Amino acid sequence: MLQYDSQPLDKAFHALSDPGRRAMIERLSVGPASVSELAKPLPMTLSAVVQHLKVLEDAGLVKSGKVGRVRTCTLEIAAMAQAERWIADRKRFWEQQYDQLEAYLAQASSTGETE
Amino acid sequence: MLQYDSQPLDKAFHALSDPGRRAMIERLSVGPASVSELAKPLPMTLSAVVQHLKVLEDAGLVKSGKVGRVRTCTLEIAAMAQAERWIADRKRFWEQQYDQLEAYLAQASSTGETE
DNA sequence: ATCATACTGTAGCATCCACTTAAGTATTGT
DNA sequence: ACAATACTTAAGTGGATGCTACAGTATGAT
Repeated sequence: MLQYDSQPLDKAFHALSDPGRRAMIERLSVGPASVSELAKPLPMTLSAVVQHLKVLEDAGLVKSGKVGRVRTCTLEIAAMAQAERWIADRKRFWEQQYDQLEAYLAQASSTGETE
Repeated sequence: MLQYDSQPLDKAFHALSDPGRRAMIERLSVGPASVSELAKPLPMTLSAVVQHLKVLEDAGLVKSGKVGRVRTCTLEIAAMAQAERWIADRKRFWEQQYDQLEAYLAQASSTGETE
């Protein structure tokens, strides 16, 4: 690696690469939740969930705040959108390339070269 | 982890979390390239690049084939699109939630409760 | 035949990751 | 006051990752 991975996309994609963390995000995408609510369906200790939460927060994908003894977490769509955009941008390039091929083929056949 | 990460999204997002691998994909999104072409701009050995390429292929993001001594790599948009869709789906849920809040506020003010 | 090119494969190593256990702190309920 | 709840923090472990160095193999050029 380049040994300097503080770029947002590195962290975002890394955070999304874990099924447990994706499950947490799926839960949060339908509304805010406490840490224990996030933990309930997951086959791991609360401790592990808190660590995953840290990864998500560090990636900017989730924000949280504490009221009393309960920490409430919410999705941060902005970071999600940034990751989505990187992929969409690649797709755009790829499709452009595909269009160029089609344009070439169309032009080639209309100019009529069978030989 | 759940210790069973063969799911496609795990691999795709993991593959995308490395800047070197993203650089390779950025290069491939504008057209096919050989292994050494992919390696040229990257500050690492060819060996390392080949290993990154394996990760990308294992995630289904890239396909490659060899002609003579040259291996030519191409982007596989399908796996990219799948990753993009997972994010887009979460965003959709989040926006729906947001819309519900707006609808509630609109309804609340039109029914006229100042108390 | 010889040499360069374009990979390929393996071993080794330092670091990171996803957990767990265990011990703690701060709130809330009775 | 005492117990239960909701986290929080630290230490440790086994396995994965990202890299390099080095030793190949197969193909193309002269």
